[in-house]
Amino acid sequence: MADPNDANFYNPADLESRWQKKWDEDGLYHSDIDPKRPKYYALTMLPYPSGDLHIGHWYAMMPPDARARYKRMQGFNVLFPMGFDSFGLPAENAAIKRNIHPKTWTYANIDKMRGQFRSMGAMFDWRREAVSSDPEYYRWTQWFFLQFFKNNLAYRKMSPVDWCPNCNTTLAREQVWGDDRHCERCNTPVIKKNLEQWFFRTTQFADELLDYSKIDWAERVRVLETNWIGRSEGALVRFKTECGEEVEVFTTRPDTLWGVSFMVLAPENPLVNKIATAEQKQAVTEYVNQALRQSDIQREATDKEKTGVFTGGYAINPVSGEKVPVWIADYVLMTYGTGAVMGVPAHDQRDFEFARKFGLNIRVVIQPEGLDALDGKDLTAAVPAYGVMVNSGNLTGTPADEAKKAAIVFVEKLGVGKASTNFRLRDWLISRQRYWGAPIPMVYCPICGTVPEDEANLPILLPDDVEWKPTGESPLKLHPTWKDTTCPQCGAAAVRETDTMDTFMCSSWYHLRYLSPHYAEGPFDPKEYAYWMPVDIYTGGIEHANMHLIYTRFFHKALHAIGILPDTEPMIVLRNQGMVLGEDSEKMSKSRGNVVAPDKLVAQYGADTVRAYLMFFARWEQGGPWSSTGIEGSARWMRRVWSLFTDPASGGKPDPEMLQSIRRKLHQTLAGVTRDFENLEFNTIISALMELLNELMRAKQAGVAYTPVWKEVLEIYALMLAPIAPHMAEELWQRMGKPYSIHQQHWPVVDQAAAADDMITLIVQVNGKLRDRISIPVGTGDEDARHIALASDAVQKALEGKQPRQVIVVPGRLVNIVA
RNA sequence: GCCGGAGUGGCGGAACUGGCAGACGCGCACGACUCAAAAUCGUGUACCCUCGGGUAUGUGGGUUCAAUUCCCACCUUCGGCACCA
Repeated sequence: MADPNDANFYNPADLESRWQKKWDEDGLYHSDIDPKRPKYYALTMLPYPSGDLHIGHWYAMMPPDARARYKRMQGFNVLFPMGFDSFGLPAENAAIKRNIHPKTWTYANIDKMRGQFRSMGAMFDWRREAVSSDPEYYRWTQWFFLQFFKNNLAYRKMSPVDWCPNCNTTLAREQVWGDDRHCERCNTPVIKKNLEQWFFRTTQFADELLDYSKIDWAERVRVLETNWIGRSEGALVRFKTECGEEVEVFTTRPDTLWGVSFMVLAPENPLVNKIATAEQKQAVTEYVNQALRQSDIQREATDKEKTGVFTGGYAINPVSGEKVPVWIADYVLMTYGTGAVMGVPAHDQRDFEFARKFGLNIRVVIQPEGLDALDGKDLTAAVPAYGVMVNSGNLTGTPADEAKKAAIVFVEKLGVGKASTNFRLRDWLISRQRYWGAPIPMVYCPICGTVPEDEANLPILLPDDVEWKPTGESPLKLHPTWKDTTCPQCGAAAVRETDTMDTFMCSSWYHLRYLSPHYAEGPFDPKEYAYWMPVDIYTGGIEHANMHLIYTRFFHKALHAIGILPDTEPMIVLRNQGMVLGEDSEKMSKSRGNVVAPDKLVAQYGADTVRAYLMFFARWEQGGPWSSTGIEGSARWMRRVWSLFTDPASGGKPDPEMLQSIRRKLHQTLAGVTRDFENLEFNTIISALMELLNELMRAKQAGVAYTPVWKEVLEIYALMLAPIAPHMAEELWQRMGKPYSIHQQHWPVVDQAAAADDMITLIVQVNGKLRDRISIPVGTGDEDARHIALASDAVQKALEGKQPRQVIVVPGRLVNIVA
């Protein structure tokens, strides 16, 4: 039986490469505008061209490929493109290590990966490939930058920014991770530097980014992003100081305003110098210097004891007229709110610790319901709960549910404050001091100042001849001539911006470039946009929740505001796959030695088996550990499917009841597989097909194979297999004498009548415990079911002569007898 | 500390709307085929048991005729945020 020369032997290596070649030649997976068919844009996150596809890429791409194929069979005109996010640091690091040009390294990797992609049997339309480091691509990345600049959505400012000392570049706030504040790429803890950098006004769209009402995005992503954006509602309140300067604070608890017993400024706050008195100046300066020397990690450690210094100055509480001391302390951050807070020690734990440490007054102004009357002197911790206002002037007695609003109305009436909303989200820092990225198309002119490059001059090409050793300065700055240019406005000698753009800029709009990757009149062809956009389903890793996924939505919202895009959302549905772990249930890594290499698996089992196993082994959105014995099960299934179609069947008399039951199982399975494909529940698709196969294998030995039903069975089985194992399905389809290609066939339609059960198993319980199962016809009435159940011997025995007190009948399912 | 997810056999995992817990697969055991092995096929496989049954979905409560599913508290674990006013 296992003779490789036998035409009936399953030989994936042979048939997979054969069909891949044919599909390629025939352009089977080309997607072109077709107004007669509904479109479906299925998008999977594009990879960085590291040079090797790992099993994680397969997991991210193959189940979505199967679903895209299924959608196509359903009659949709499906666009399922692929490309490369090919700018970025690893190319430079490889160049430094091996002395290869980053461009050479990148494009060699892309070539290799295209070949690997082909071996997957995916339906990518390669004519639509987009490569972000191609000048015809980054020309438009630069063009988008200019649109942002011209519409005041890009700006340059000097500020303390996160710097990765290993990558030698600044990072966006989103790229700094964890409690040690490390670089997302290389895990090195970042440091702060004061630098002039380019930013995008992402914060301007914070509220819009929080609105998910028009899109169906995975809940966990929405939660992560909502936390990240960090909206809080409150009020801005201005306090006058004795020196004449005003200090504005943001508070979420305006109801506690009468409890202010001090104020605190961030050490970096420019007001510090003005408010500090001569006697305190030295102490203040010392504290500020010490705070600036500390790293963020030291400074922001929450378990650290509070420190601070009195400025000598006083502020006036605008609601009570009371004089309160102004302090500086490093627990107040310059980067959030106004860089100053009002100290309400009775109702804020941080303020409480500060007040206790420095002997400041603690006054209770909120009395939560159900607690004994509070007294500041006795408190051991702050009481943040809401409650009735006390000791609060004419607002005393205001109940909890009105207190906040009433306080805001009050400060508005006094003209010292207003309602306000604050976000944790920061503007997106996009400058990078590295070579392998799109140059920022700006020019610094001694006469005109900061000037955007002419759109006609795009792309501003990256020079090939650079020294890319990392110095902390952009390699473009060190190039002898590249930065020299003339001012686009006045023609004077000027210099270019030498930083390049964050690669997240490139990936914020690649889904638009796929529409028309060689279009020269704009970033995308509007005709293609009108037909294909928005993306119907977007899939990828969840690690991008607070980076790429926020940025790409920002792009759409900003470009919509400018009038370039008609939509405010790029992707309607978002789903995220889990991670394939090593066999030891740990994250795969070279150092652990638990890495699974897909190329080897394809050589050993064929792509179809790898695809099937990736769909089967875990819930796709959850992921799980790889199993090298587990994949044997999928390989076995493939071989059994093969033999179902190709091995001779035994004869015999077909039993009509069996034929009916086979058709029922077939159409029930089809209904389940269809539903599961819609819901991306890939693992149960495979198990349903395995279950059906098991039944078919038995039927085949019972004479069913020589009936018309068997033809229907094989046809539908092959069609259901087509999205999962495209090569084998095509081969079997051909051997059945069906017209090429199976991938152009329509998804089979469920025969509801055939799928309907005629008998059901009635579950009979006594006091909730299973006592009997009785087969009864579908449609048996509740009364009949009740009688049948009560007549059961097992029930009578379990009742032990007791009378049923209650009988619950769930139609078509179950009878529960309570005695 | 705050926010969110997850805890089901030896293992990966099923269970659509509160209604048969453990589908499907791996592993294991036994059997068939074989000189033998591999492959393949078949049978069995949660736990306990006095063979009547009994107990089981992280733990403890609750709601219900009925809970893996709903509610409350807790434990473990994973992820995110964290002196964000």
